[in-house]
Amino acid sequence: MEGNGFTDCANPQADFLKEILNREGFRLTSQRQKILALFSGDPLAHHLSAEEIHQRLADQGEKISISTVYRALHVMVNLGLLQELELAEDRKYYELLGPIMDQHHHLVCVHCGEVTEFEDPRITAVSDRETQAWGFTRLNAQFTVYGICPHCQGHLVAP
Amino acid sequence: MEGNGFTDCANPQADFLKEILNREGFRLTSQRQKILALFSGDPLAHHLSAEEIHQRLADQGEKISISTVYRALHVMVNLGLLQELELAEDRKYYELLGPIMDQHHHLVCVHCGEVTEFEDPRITAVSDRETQAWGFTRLNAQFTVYGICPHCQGHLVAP
DNA sequence: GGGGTTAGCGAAAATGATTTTCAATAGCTG
DNA sequence: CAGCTATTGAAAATCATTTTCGCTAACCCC
Ligand SMILES: [Mn+2]
Ligand SMILES: [Mn+2]
Ligand SMILES: [Zn+2]
Ligand SMILES: [Zn+2]
Repeated sequence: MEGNGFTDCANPQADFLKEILNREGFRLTSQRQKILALFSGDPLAHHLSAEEIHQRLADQGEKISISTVYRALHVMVNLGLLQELELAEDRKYYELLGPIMDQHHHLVCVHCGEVTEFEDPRITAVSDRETQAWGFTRLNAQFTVYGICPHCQGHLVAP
Repeated sequence: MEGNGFTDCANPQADFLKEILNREGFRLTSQRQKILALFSGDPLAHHLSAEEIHQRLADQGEKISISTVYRALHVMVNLGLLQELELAEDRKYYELLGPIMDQHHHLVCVHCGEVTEFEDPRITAVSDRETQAWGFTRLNAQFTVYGICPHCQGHLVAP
């Protein structure tokens, strides 16, 4: 009577995703749309783990299996839509990649986990130079600097 | 009758390690010495995973518990003796860090796992600049470029 | 628009690297 | 050497991620 909200209607975001998926033999599913929408919907909430994505979707009433979340993330990383990040120790984080978000890197506080982003053309220059020098096909590069943030520096000294 | 081969005798490597460990309240143990010796012993075999370390030690007759290997790795990373690397998807790799091995970075083939090392002063310059700009205490930085090596590029086309 | 083909989904079980538990042992300090 | 406690080994526990499998829904073609 009202559909799933994703059936054919003219949705630019969906058309874009369908185009990219179908080109590689993948299918456009409502689950994949919802996950991608989560990233593009809230620019402040990038750096999401699979579990966080699952939880946020659940909070907004979208029940998607956690295994589907993992599968969708892998597909999108392979398609170059998302980037996988190794910020914390245990889980992996994902963020929007490509034309939307410029290439950038991360400064992580190993104490509280705070993440700061930065850009520097030198990083791109170096990764280009090295991939060419060794004859590699460049996929992506990740530059992560670990340290202790100003706030945590105070909370660490003396007993 | 012959000791464990590590008791007090004048071993420069051991003295160095003991110094660093004791300074932080840690103890010099034969297990820690053996693990560190594995890295400094064979410069060709850096980039070792916990399991590989455990196996190599077993091969040379040193039975060390896998949990001890993990614990020793963490201690040494915190002391700045080793660096933890995220090269492959699943496990973590470790390599000697500090005065012995210059700061360097990695180019990884996502297809066969081949790892190439390279250096570039610009990377260090950027990480210094960013940590200072944000008031962080710099611990370490990791720059990893992912791509497909020349060899694998041939094996990927057509059915 | 419907039918056949097959990618993708959910739920639950499996996997596997890493961590924790706990009693026994071994560094270190005085 | 004695006492204190960090460290170890072995086994169990964690827990993020993956796999299995029967079922559903995209996509392609007429
Ligand atoms: Mn980011
Ligand atoms: Mn290296
Ligand atoms: Zn912090
Ligand atoms: Zn390769």
